[in-house]
Amino acid sequence: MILASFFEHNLAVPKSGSESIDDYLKAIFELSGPAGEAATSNAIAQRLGVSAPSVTGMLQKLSTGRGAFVTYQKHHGARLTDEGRKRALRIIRRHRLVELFLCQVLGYSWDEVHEEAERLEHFISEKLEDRIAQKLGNPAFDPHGDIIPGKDGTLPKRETMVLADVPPGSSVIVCSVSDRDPEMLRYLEHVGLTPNRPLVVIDHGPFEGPTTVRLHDEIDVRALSPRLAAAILVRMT
Amino acid sequence: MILASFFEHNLAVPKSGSESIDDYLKAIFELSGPAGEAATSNAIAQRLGVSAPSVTGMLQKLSTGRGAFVTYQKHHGARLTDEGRKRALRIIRRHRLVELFLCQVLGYSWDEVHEEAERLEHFISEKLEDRIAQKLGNPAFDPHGDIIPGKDGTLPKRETMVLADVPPGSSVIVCSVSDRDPEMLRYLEHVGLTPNRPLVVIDHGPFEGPTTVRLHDEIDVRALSPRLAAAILVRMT
DNA sequence: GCCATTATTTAGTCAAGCCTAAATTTAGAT
DNA sequence: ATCTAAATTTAGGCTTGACTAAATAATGGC
Repeated sequence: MILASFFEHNLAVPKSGSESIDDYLKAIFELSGPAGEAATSNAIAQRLGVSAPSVTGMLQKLSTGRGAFVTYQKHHGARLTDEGRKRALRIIRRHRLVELFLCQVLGYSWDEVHEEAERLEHFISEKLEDRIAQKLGNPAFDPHGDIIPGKDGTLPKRETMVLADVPPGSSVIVCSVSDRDPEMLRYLEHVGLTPNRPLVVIDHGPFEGPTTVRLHDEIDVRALSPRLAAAILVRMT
Repeated sequence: MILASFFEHNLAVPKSGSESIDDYLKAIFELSGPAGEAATSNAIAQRLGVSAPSVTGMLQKLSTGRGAFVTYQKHHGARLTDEGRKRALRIIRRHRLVELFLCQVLGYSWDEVHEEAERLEHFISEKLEDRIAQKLGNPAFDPHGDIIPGKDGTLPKRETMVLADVPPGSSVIVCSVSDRDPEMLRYLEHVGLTPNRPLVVIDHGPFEGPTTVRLHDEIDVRALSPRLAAAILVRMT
């Protein structure tokens, strides 16, 4: 009797409540970059739209006890543990699978999917994750060209550069574009800057000037603001 | 400046947090029955798996202020307002659309979908709701035979009876079965008690005995426990 | 019509996650 | 080497939605 009600309670509790944790882990992952630097409190706060003290509190929570998701040293930011990285990649996998699913199965356009996926990623069961992946044929890339992590927490590396950093004269291919700004995505689609598109980088204007590129099969060049040129990842060819 | 941070707050807050409200409204709707009787605190508590005091607290919250979702009188249970009913039906619509979508598009079986839909129903945007409905061809019924409410909060009435209450000798057609117990659903599918199936009710055993039915095209009869016979809705033919 | 049982509400806590204001630490410039 | 500005953490609160224990209202039996 007592046991029964004990269980009923403690099983009912975790209704929701790990969404915040997911969001923090994702933010730390994305801020850490390929080299895995520590993510600072402020950077996390800004990315998540919460106050810095909230971040400190959460980092303390996430870093305590065995099975911690992050390592954290006061005033020196946070890094993901293996556990944390795995969990972050799992959420990112779900996010990207959902994005692709919405595009391919429900006719969403690539600028509409991020917001929806950002909400849904937290509530996709393992079974649903598997069915979606299966329906899509275990895809490797999402609609914005980002690699979909494996179920095991694998994320294949790609040799990419930010377009803004590519030396003038280089021929490159667009790998991926940031998925966070719908308006930017609509513009990029409009001008043809989509994944797998070949480009030649003409030059970078001085004083935070535009990056000028020529699309492979076009005559005109495009001048891209620094913000745009920073949102596009390419690989050299 | 002040306004900006004010909004940032109050827009950021409702991250999640209406799931509970949704659940209460759904519970009240389902407990109210077709006649719209008041749902008692205890009944709500039992259905939602929370304590009775939690229910009282929530009912007080839901019934205060203009735009309240329920009317509530101490010791006399709660009824949905028009607002509340509309919102409940909207959630139920999403629940049932998701159930059908999972079956038809992702190959779920009818016993797997309830749990998944119960979670997802809270996070389906209006756009997603529309796309799913469109993809499915604006379906009228979910996999368990329940009517999918309209987007406008409409729920067509059907003349149905609980199988347990049907007079012996009647010919009936299965309208719907309860979606909440996967094991029961697997059994019902196994014995062929699925929506649109014609039956003849043989009799009801005494002392909470079984309800005996004959499936239209079968020779054998089936004896159904009271719990089963209460979980099946039929219409007379 | 009264009483015991049951249903329901009040009172007081708690945990999560967020906030602001006030320390404190770090780091860059002199 | 110091000092100021920026980054970060501590301290203290708020809200939501849950809980338990205790009080009160409703109800069915006599």
